[in-house]
Amino acid sequence: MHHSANAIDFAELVRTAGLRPTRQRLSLARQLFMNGDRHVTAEQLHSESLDQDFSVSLATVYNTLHQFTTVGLLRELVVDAGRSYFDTNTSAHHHLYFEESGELRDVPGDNEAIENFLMLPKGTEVSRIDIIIRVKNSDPTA
Amino acid sequence: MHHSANAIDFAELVRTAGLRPTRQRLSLARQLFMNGDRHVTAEQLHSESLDQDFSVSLATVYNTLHQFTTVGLLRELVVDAGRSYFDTNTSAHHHLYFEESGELRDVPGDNEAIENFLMLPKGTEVSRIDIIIRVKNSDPTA
DNA sequence: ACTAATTATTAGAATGATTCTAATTTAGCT
DNA sequence: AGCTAAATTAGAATCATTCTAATAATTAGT
Repeated sequence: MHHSANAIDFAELVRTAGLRPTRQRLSLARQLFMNGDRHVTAEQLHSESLDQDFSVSLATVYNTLHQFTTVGLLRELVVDAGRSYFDTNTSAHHHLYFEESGELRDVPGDNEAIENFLMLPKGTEVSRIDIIIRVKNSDPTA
Repeated sequence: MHHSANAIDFAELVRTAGLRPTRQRLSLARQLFMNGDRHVTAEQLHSESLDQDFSVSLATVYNTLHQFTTVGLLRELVVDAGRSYFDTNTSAHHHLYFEESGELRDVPGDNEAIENFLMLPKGTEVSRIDIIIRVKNSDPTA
């Protein structure tokens, strides 16, 4: 079932990012980008790797997540003080954070226009806009 | 020059929040609310206190910031993974974060309407919306 | 005021995420 | 194969924050 044909060439992906396609980076890239959008923490990705009998050090997971972020393959999100999430969807979009479950999800639909309503001081060069909508409870499965 | 007449009654403020007006809380409240809007970290507030020869423990600074946040006197903001800022302006507004200097500033003007453009899933009960615009360099004194 | 009961403050230890360090291994080239 | 630069690693170090359990201050009742 997972011998899908939509082969992403991870070696190519990593090399294009200017990084050597090492065993660790390839494996992490596969985990991150194989199955659509994800929001992961370093710890999550690390333990997921170990579960799949692929041993990587936590330091390498951090290094790789930051490198991928720097080259634009990932986007870093700060939700709580204390931990970072990495989002495989790097396009302009916003986030819904379920405070109780800790789940992070994209806001569906086209919300890019929001940014046009912001009245910013002249001369500001925006590097990134983060919109996080914190949701009390609600049904995260809905 | 600091014998100003716009006396905020800090004891009253703290008591109204359901907290005992202790020496520490009064002093911290004064620092926070005496001179208009502020964005501070716990460490900042702590060292500022010590500079003014008012000794408080860091634990108390944290306790107080969280208590004030809980009762709605402050709003907590997460900008980097790693540290929290506390904003004395609790009304709906957004933030400009100067990545290089680490300065945090309110977005001027009326930007409340932005929230109306968000298309949220039905049934979501929003507890808070944080919009943080990260600015590359620009002149933070402008 | 005095006392008791509750609530705050404190120093320092503990935690948890992240980063650093210095040593070892691997990738890419000739 | 052999060389060099880059990557990985385990574990130590760091930093903000929270916890702990002991001491001190505040309040309410008398």
